[in-house]
Amino acid sequence: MNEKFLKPYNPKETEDKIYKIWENSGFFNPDNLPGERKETFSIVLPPPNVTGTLHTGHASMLAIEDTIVRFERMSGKKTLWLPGTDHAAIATQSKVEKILEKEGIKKSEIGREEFLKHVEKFAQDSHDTIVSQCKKMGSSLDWSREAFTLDETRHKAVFLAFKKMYEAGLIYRKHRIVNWDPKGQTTISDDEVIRENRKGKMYTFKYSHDFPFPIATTRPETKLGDTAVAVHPDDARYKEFIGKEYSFDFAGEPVTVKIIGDNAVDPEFGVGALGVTPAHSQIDWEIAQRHNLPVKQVINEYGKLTVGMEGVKDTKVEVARAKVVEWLREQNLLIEEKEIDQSVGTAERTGAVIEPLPKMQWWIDVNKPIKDNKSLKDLMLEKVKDGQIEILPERFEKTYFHWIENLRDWNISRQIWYGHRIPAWYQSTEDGRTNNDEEIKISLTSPGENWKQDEDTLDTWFSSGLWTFSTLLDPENYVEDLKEWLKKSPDNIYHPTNLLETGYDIIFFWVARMILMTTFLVDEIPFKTVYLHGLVRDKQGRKMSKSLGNIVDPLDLINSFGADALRMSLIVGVGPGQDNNLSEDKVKAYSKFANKIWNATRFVLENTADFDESKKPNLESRHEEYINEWKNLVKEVTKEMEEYKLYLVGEKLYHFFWHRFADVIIEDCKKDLNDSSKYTLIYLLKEQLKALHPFMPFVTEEIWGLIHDEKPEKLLIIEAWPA
RNA sequence: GCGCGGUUAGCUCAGUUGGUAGAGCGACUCAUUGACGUUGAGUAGGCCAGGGGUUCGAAUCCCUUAUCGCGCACCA
Repeated sequence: MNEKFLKPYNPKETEDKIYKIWENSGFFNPDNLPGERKETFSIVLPPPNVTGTLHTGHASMLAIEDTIVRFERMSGKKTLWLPGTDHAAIATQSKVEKILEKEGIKKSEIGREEFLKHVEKFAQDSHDTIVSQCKKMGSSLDWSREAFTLDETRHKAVFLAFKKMYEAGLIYRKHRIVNWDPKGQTTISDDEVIRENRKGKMYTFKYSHDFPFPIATTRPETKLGDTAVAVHPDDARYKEFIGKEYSFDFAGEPVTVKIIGDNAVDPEFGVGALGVTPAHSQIDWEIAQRHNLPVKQVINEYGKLTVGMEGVKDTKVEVARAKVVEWLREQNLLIEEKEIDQSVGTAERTGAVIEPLPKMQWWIDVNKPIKDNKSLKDLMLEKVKDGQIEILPERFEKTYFHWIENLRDWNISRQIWYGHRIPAWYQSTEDGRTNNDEEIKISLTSPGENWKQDEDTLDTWFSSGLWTFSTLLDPENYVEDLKEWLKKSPDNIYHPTNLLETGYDIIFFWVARMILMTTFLVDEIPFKTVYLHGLVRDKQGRKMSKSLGNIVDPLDLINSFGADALRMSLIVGVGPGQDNNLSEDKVKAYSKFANKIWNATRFVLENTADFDESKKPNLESRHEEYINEWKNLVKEVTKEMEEYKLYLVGEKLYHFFWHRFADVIIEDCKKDLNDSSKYTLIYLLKEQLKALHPFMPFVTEEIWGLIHDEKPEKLLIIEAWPA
């Protein structure tokens, strides 16, 4: 017996060494797997953002995916788990901006090219950290296929995707209301707007003493940009005024409004009359479109008023609001001031209050009928409704449907530098974005002299949406059509992927977008099953956050307890969609389990050293029963693994090893160490090592090596799953 | 406002076609340094949130109330 067993199991001295053995074996790459493997199994790693380091959520993702991947590999499938990272556009750029600011460097001063160099350096460092952390977790990722959402192959894929969607009329450029982030100085999509419930004030007032009735608003400062007042067409109170026009001075700005009737106005709400501000409100913009109203912008990109009396003009909206209210009061126009609960849109990344502004932007049309009169929305719905894609837990399918039904066109252009630059070219010499009538060419490279590329970059989720297939594209076989390119790439055997495992918080951002993009672009579903894991919370069930100071670094836990223990604590008892309250005690408990396996092995090896297990003795009936009990458990857990119920399997294997094998079977065999006992012990130990391997790969591989004198051809990672 | 979940032992949660309430941790009692950075055996502890219904039978299915959480939302 190896003298290592004289000491307790030491994950620190074991894990890095074992990972290197696996890497050198080449078995992470499905091309190197032994035996004939007809069936494939594939997962693409949800690419972590290159914004820093991995958190417990990532650890959870890696633990779940690696466990599934190892199971499938042991089950004889040609198994690919493909790694990569996400450039994360806005998130990365804003992080680097902050860092540079601390060093006294402003991005406007150093310019686009120089700034991007800083971002790329940062992204590279983050990438390296992420890769090393993935390895620490034991992830059996095929590093030879690693991809990046912003590398050359993915850049070509993004271009082809953009081109195809543009040609199909699904991507269009239009001037309309966007979610403007005044702090980030960019537009963001509807999904990136976080609604916050806040206390606000509703003001009821008259524009002027000559105006016939009052209106109500929470944003009096925007009323300088009003061009109409909308009432319900059947509202008896206001019917007689419809069609009339009024002009007056409002806080130093001449305003002309027309009274219009529109069904969107709820006569029950407020006073039943709505001041229409087309340039600064989504709903007002739509009303304005219906009634051909002029659009008058009075707030700029910095969230400041551009018109009005002194104290209003050139001040931020909050200040201007107070000033306008003060003016109303002085003029005796203010009728009521009421505190209300309102939901305020804020930017996901910067926290700034969103300012709706009209802007020329790129959009994806989700309602336009394409094939068979179906829209992108229909495609997204259909694939899940007809069961081609299954979402776990099932209840998220309802959430998914609900989201799609409310989905509006997706704003994909961003006014930031880091990302895929929009492959649209204009002939204008000045900023091409301001002129809607010019010719547009979609091209990867400049179409010729005097052509200028659009300054904007794409929403990061545009490139992530291609991830399941863009990662499989062969750079050597580039074809100017995504579907053909994929077909010509040898790795297309891995598409559609079997499983997408990710957090439920990005079901809309990512899962839905992947279904949309992949279905349209390559005519395949991106994955068959979606497994959504929950949030990792602290012991008390609180969200981990910087301000609470309760963030746990997975690396610290690995250092203290080993990666196997951390993996188990992230898997056992945590079903899909369920949040996990992670405590150090839980991790500690599983580190004890690793040691329990270690010690049980020592006992078995000590007492079976002289035994030749290849000769199966006649078994005593109770030994036979133990083995049958195990085989029944294997049947049960194999089925559960196939159904991705690993949270149950982990617990059952743990329970069997400790409370059946160690507590009962070993104790029983100990009493009479005959050949039947010895066979039973060594057989059950080995079979359990195989079954536990996907969950606790390090300790099981280490023991396996010690049992087999570390012969390289006897790696547990490629042993067959017990039958 | 619309939608989705949860409510089971002190704590965290299982409970998959409805059939006599489960695990882990914690608590308590005893044993144990003999594979064990100890471990083992055992004990206590639950009107399965409340109410109503379907059923021979409900933690499980339906309705309803309460409560907590989450998602979505252009209510001025």
